[in-house]
Amino acid sequence: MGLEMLDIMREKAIEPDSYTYGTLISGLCKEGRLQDASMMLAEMSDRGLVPTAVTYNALIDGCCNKGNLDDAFRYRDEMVEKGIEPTVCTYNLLVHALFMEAQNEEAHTLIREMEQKGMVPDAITFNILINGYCKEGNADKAFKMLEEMKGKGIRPTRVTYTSLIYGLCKKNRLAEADGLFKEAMHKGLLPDLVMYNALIDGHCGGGKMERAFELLKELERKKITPDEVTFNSLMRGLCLLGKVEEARGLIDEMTRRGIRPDLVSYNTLISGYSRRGDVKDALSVRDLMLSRGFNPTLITYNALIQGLCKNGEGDHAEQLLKEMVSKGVTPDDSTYLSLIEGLGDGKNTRKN
DNA sequence: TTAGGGTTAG
Repeated sequence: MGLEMLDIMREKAIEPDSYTYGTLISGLCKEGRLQDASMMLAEMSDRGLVPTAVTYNALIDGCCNKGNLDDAFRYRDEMVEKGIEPTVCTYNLLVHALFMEAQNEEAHTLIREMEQKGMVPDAITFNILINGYCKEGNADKAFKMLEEMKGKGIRPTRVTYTSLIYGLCKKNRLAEADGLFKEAMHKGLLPDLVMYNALIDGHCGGGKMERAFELLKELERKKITPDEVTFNSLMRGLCLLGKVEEARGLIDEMTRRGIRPDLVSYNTLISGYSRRGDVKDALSVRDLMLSRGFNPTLITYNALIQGLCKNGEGDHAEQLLKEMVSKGVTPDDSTYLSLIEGLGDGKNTRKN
């Protein structure tokens, strides 16, 4: 769309300015068309137009979203070379991307670089850091950052609370998570679906299904519509308790409500059955997912192979290994670990 | 009418 606009401008001999280019580049980045965005950046440079930090940030964001951190950092270097100072947003994008790729050390290094430059972190910087700490299982450090954030006069947002709730849940500190949820509401932050999902998932992971379903009712009372993430968590919780049939029933419940079960839904069920040793049922869900247009993934195959190996059906597991490879799904360590255990001597004599 | 943060499957 944007590119046609540029052609029209050219025909009418209207010279696009830096802002126009920036808008177009940003749009292309959002669509994931980084090659086109890069060409447009070159074109604007040829015309003697200087991109702004915002334009570079859009490009960096686009690269990060594709998991291409090398290019993201290249753009950062390029802007520095051109004398365009990276902004807090630039750092936020890069730090966030590093955490997403589990490159936590590098993320923390970048934060230090930011501090050394005298840049002032904002609420989003803190949220990224807090979430990073929560993801690495360091809830206490996350709460230290919360204090630091408050000390700098930056108000925690709903996102801050969601990350902290998630971090506490990850550590099975469910009562504290509930307390924090109340605290957020008390501070006038209205909970949204993501916040509820984080809390529900926590309770599901801890086997507290009664509380999880209570939260489902609560969010519906507030006219919030649950989504596939909500139901996938509930299904996982039930599966962990061995209640896989009940979990499977939620697939119908979702459909009834107009929520489309996704890949995660099916993989959750397959794992549930496999964990219980019911590989036949697991395979039936595999067929179901296929019939609904979802291709089995590495997670699907790993669950099935693990289930088969546990049942001593190593031959069938090997068959699935061949199948996954032929379908272009690359096995990983856990695939082979299952197979080694399953094919060993068939008696599982290994002790931990 | 240019840019950034939170939730689900082994």
